[in-house]
Formats: sequence, structure tokens, C-alpha cells
Amino acid sequence: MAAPARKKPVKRRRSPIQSRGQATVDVIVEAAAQILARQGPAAATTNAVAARAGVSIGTLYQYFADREALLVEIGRRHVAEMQAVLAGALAGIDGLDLPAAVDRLVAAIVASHRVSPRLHQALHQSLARDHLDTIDAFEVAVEAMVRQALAARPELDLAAPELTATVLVRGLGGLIRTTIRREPERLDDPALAIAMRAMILGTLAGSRRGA
Amino acid sequence: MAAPARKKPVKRRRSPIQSRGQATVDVIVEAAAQILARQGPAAATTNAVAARAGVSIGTLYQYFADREALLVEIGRRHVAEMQAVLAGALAGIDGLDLPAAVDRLVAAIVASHRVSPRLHQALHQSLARDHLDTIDAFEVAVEAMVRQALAARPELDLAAPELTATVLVRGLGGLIRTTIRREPERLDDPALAIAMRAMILGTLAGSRRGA
Amino acid sequence: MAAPARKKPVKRRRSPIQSRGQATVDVIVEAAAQILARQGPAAATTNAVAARAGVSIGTLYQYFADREALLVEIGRRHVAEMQAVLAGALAGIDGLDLPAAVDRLVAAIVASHRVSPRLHQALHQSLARDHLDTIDAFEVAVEAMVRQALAARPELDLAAPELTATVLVRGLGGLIRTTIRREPERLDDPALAIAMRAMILGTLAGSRRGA
Amino acid sequence: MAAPARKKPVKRRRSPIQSRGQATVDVIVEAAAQILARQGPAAATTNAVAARAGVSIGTLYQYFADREALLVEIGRRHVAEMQAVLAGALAGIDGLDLPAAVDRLVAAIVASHRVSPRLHQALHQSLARDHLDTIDAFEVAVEAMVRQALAARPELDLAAPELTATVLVRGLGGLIRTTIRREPERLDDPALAIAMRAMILGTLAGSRRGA
DNA sequence: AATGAATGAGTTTTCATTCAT
DNA sequence: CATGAATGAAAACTCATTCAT
Repeated sequence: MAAPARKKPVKRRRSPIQSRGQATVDVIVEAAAQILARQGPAAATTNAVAARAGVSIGTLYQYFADREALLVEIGRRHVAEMQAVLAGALAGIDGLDLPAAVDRLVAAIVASHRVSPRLHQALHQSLARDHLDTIDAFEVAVEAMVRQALAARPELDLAAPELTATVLVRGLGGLIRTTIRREPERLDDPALAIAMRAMILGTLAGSRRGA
Repeated sequence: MAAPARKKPVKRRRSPIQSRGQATVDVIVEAAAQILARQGPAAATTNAVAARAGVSIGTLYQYFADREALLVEIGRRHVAEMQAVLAGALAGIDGLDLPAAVDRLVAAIVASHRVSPRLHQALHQSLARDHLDTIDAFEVAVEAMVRQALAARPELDLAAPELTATVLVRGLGGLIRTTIRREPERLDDPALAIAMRAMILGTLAGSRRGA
Repeated sequence: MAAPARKKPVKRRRSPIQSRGQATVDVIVEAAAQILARQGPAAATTNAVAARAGVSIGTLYQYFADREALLVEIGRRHVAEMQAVLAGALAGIDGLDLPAAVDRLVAAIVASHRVSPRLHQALHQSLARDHLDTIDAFEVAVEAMVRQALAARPELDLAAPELTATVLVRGLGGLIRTTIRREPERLDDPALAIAMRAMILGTLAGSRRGA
Repeated sequence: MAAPARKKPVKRRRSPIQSRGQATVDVIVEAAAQILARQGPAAATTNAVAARAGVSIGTLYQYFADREALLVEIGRRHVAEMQAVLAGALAGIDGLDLPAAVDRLVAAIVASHRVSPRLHQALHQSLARDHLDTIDAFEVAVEAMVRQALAARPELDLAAPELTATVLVRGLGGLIRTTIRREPERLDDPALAIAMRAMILGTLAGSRRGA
């Protein structure tokens, strides 16, 4: 059920001992993320990153064994940020009734995808297959969360709650990413949110044990 | 409604009307597609492509202005192939009742995504942003098709048929692509097809004018 | 009895098809050998070699997979040249009586070591352990030759002819190389040749079955 | 008679008279020697040396002006060690008769070459031409010693005692080093020691004034 | 004295692309 | 049209060395 997972370990290098080093790492990662988001993967050469970070190329390699390690670190931080946004937008959802909870979920997932969508896509394009799980981690987490939420509502009477969670989350995620890529402005259209709610509620209804 | 779309034109070179040239183009495109699918974007250098095609690098540039043009052509053919598979799997769907039609649709979309999924992903990773619409064309076409199909069934009484089509198609597509990438073997699981049907039918029911 | 020999194969690249390519290879190899001999291993960067050869760096890598492959090729040619000189200087040795033959041999080995001694040493310094056998090949060949020559003179009555050959050749070679490195001008000293003859004849006499 | 010898001076930094500094120097030198011997010249970067020595890179440069200075110091110590082994193995040789003395000498030279042969070779490969005399110093000393020993035995009646010493020592040294590099295990073969004795005694006999 | 973060010139190597034959 | 030798800008990465703390 799990993915192949022969991911070769990401080679980090010197974990900074002094606080100065930590600041440098941040500067580098942010510079790289910016270039990636604004100019795309091809522009994010290690030299360009170092230059924009205001750091020498040697310094970059003090902290990252190679370009891929830098990309992975960006991915990790990006996922963490998305998760933070999601968690924030999801606060207090437990007390809500189903329709309200679904609205919250939709809003939360959309909000989390608004975090640097260009970076998100650039990471998808530049990470090696071995490391794509770094960004997949976000959706994996969301799936777990939704799975749990569905389990907590037995009144939904789902035939296969876990599968339903998977289908919902992946479907929703794909929909949002495709829309961001092809029609970014449309993400603000309230009609879309309504349609997504309809999709979720409908899917839940259609996934009942009896159906 | 559409994306920014300042796509720089794809420079193709002499369109070979003669059969000899056509054959050469085919050989090149197939060689490139194979490398892309089997070894990934990084391995698909123009020299490697020419070598595998059994053609000199000069000949490659006789037919393609640059590497990107070659990638775009591969994308076009890949999309055409997916569409062909889709069309084949969809034959006779018009006469079916809704549940049967939905099953057909699910099967058809899944089938079309089985066409070189590795190539599909490689294209996603290697095409420049300007040219991603080449592969997006597939889903655009499916959306149009589904939009039409929904319009032909007024008894569904949809509040926003076009939007529902969009949501369904993009959601389904994203779900399938994510699953292929992360759990490829799961695509064969009949439970998944059932869940997808539930999602579609549920979404249609949940998108009624009254809901 | 043989060396470990897990030598990783030398990656050559395109063997030139056109004669132009062969000429290019020659130019590159000669440029590299010159830099190596005159300025030492550190100066023989691939860029410096390409520049001196009047060729672009890309061309160098068309013919040599990496720097090491170039070094190995230089080594091969150097050894071939040494062997050619040796063979030339050894012509007609078979008919001579022992003292005359020994003189010839000494002169021949000395002469072969006069072929680019600086290059010889630079190769010793720059070749990876895996590839040192490339230049060792010369002495291996000389050992074989001398072994055969000793075998052809049973009147020498050697207790261990093969070992004697080994000792003689390696001793002689080391003596010559050390002398070249530390007192190059001394190689012209006739007294040295006389001393080497004494060493050889003495060693042969001292290695008799009875001794 | 000597080599060109325009050796640029080895810049050492503060000679640490205090024991703390001396200990640090020792640690650094030993770390470097170990890396050199085990992993070869390429692995012996200054940073790697400092790391293995458990010292900061800054400290390394406190004691050595540059990498070359460190290498030279390693060379000096290595030579000292070889000489110590040689001296130890040679103790009491003066009282022996010729054959016994020769056996002693052979054993002693072999023993001294067993001191870190990998390091010996690594030094040969990494020292700049200007500093090769650092390790050549060993053989220079041996030559002096043998020259003296031969002078002390006028009964040998040598035509050119000094030259004979040179030829013997360099030949022997080259033979041993070549054998170590190409067939290390053979150094333990008693037959080789016998052959070397034959070579020495034979050479002495063949180098008589009358010969 | 010791530290270790930072430097950046310099190295190897790749690969899309051109053009003389 | 086809060939393939040649190009060279540019990429990733290394490592000896410096210097502020």
C-alpha cells in the first residue's frame, strides 16, 4: 500500500553551530525559494541562489551537500508552511456540524494552496523522483487528518471511509492545483467553493454503505 | 477566463511532407519519448535522443528548431494518444443510462491515463511553463466533452453544469495522477473505481439546482 | 604473483570516425603531455590542455570521458614510445656476446628513459593508483624481454633466472629514474654506464646455481 | 653534481616550543599521514585533516603556513622514522663479515621500506617537485652510509667506491619500491632477499678495480 | 590560541546548438 | 538532406585559505 520508497537519503552538511550559520541557511533557502517561484526551476542555479542570498557559492555548499539537498529543504519548509496555514484555518472545526465543517475544510485547503503556488509547482518540476515525497507529504498529512475526521462521524455511515478520504483529498487537491495552474484567478470565485462543497457532500452521500 | 498565455510560439522547422522526412520525425519523437519515459528528463539530451534514434544530431535539428520544440511535439502526440484511447473507451456511451455511462467514463479516463504515465510525468517536469498547455490540452478536451454530456442530460437539473463538469474532470484527473505517482498498483483496485463512481454520482446529485 | 588488478576500465568516448577527429585527438594528447612535462600535474587542467591544443573544452570531452582517461592515453603513448626506442636500440643484440649485449641493454634502457623523463614522472604523480599499471607496463615488458634473453643463455647457469631478471630490471629502472630525478646530468656520465654494466655482470655471476 | 635545487623555502609558522602546541602539531601531522596512507592524496584536504585531527581548520593554519608545509613536515617525519628503523636494524653491522653484513643491510633496507609504504607513495605523488628532496633524503642518507661502509673495506678493492655505493643503493631502493607497489606480498619471499644479496655481492665483485 | 563561518577562484564536466563537409 | 566534429557558455561543486569573534 505504501510507495516504493527507495529514496536515497538527502545529504545535509554542517548543521550550523553558531546562530550566524542558522541565519545564513535561512537566507539561502529563502533566496532559492524566491527564484524558484518567480523564475522557475531553470533559473535556480546554485550560483544564482548564492548571489541573490548575498552569500558566496562556497557558503551554500557548506550547508547543502548538493543542489538537490537544497531543493529538498525548500520543499520541507514549504510543506511545513502549508500545514501551518491549514492547521490555522482548521481551528475549531471539531465543534461544527457537517456542512459548516466542510466549508471550513474547503477554505482551509484552498488557503494552504495559496501559499506560494508557483513555488509548489516549481518544486514539483525540479525535485527528482526520489524526493517528490517531500512535497507529497502535505497531502499525505491531509489525508490522515480527513480519515480521522470521517472516522469520528460514524453517522456518515461510509462503506469505505479510508478510501473515501483518499478520493476526496486527492480529488480536491488535484482540482485546486490544476485550477491554480490554468486559471489562477478563478480560485477566488465563490462559485468554485460552492461547487467543491457540493462535491464533498455529494461524495459523502454517495459513498454510504447502502449506496 | 483563460490563463495569461503569452506562450512563445514553438518553432518547428520544415514540416516534412515527404514520407522520408515524416519517418525520420517519427523515429526521433519515439526515441525521445522512450528515453523520457524510461530514464527521465535529465537523460533526454538532444544528443542522446539522436543517438537512440539512429540519426545524427544535425538531422534532429533539421526538423526541430530546438529541444523545446521536440518536447512540445512529444506532448502533442502523447495527448493525441490519450484522446484516442479515451474516444475508443467512450464509444457508445450516449445510449447508456447514467450509472452505466459514469462507469464507462471512469474506465475511459483511467485507461487514457495508463498511456505512458511515466512519459506524462516526465513531460510535466520538462516542459517550460509556457508550454504546459500542450499536455493540459487533454484535460481541456475532456472537460469540453463532459460539459457537453451534462448539457445533454437536463434531467440532472444541475445548478451550474459547466462548473460541475470542471470540478468533476479536474478532481478525477488529479486523483488519478496522484494515485499513479504514489501508489501505481492501486489503479487496478476495483474498489477505487467504485469510489470514483460514488464520487461522480454523488457530486452530480449534490450539484442540483435545489441543493 | 600478479597485482591486485581491480582497475576500473578507462572510459574512452567517441573513437573518431573521420581523420579530422584523429588529428584532433593527437593535438590534445600532445598538448597535455607538454604541459604535464613542462609545468607538472597541477598545471595540466582540462581547460589549460584544451587551450594549448587550440581546441574547445567541449572537443576534449568528445574524445575523453574525463581527465583520467586523457592521462591514461598519454601514459599509453608514452610507454609505446619508450618501447619503440628500446626496441630500436636493442636491434641486433641477439648475435652479440654477453658483455656486448649487456652494454647494449644498458644503453637501450637508458635511452628509453630519456624519452620525456619529466612526463614520466608527472604521470607517476598524477595517475590514480588504479591506473599506474599503464606506465608500469613498460617495465613489465622489459622484464619479459630480459627473462627471455636470460633463458636463451643457459650457459649463465642461473639458479632462478626469472627472479634474476626481475631484480635486474627493477633495480636498473629504479636506479635510472632516481638518477634522472636527482642528478639528471649524470645520466650522460660514461662512468655510470660502466658501473651499471658491472652491476649486471656481477649480479649474473653472483646468481649462479652454485653461488 | 647536485640537482638544480631552487626549492622555495617551506613556510612553517610558529614553531611551538610549548608542549600544548607540540601536541597539536603531532595530532595534525598524524591525522594527515593517516588519510594520506589510507585514502590517498586526493582525500587529504586541509579540512579533512583538521576534522580527523579534531582541530579546527584555523588551528591547522596556526601551525602550517599552507598545505605544502604540512606535507613537507609529514615527509620529514616519515624519513626520520625510516632512518630510525634502518639504524636499529643495522646495529652491530660493523663487526660482521661481508656476507653477513650484506644480509643485514638488505634486511634493514627492506624493513625501513615497510614503514608506511602507502604513505611513502602518497608523498611521492603529492609533494611538489620542489619538495621531493624531502623524501629523497632517506636514500641520500643511506647512500652516505654505504659509501662510508665501502670505504671502510679497502679489501673490496673497488674501482669507484662512491659510484658503486650509489648504484647499489639506488638500484636496491628502486627494486624494493617497485616491488612494493606492484607485488607487495612478494617482499616477504625469502627468495627475493637471496636474490638481492646475490645482486649486491655480485656487483661488488664486478666493480673491482681490475674488472 | 582556537574557532569555524565565509570566501571565491578555479576545476571538471555537460549539453544545446552550429556549420563545414 | 545528412553528417558529426566542434563549440563555448554555463552549471555544479571543491578546497585552500582568511579573519572576525
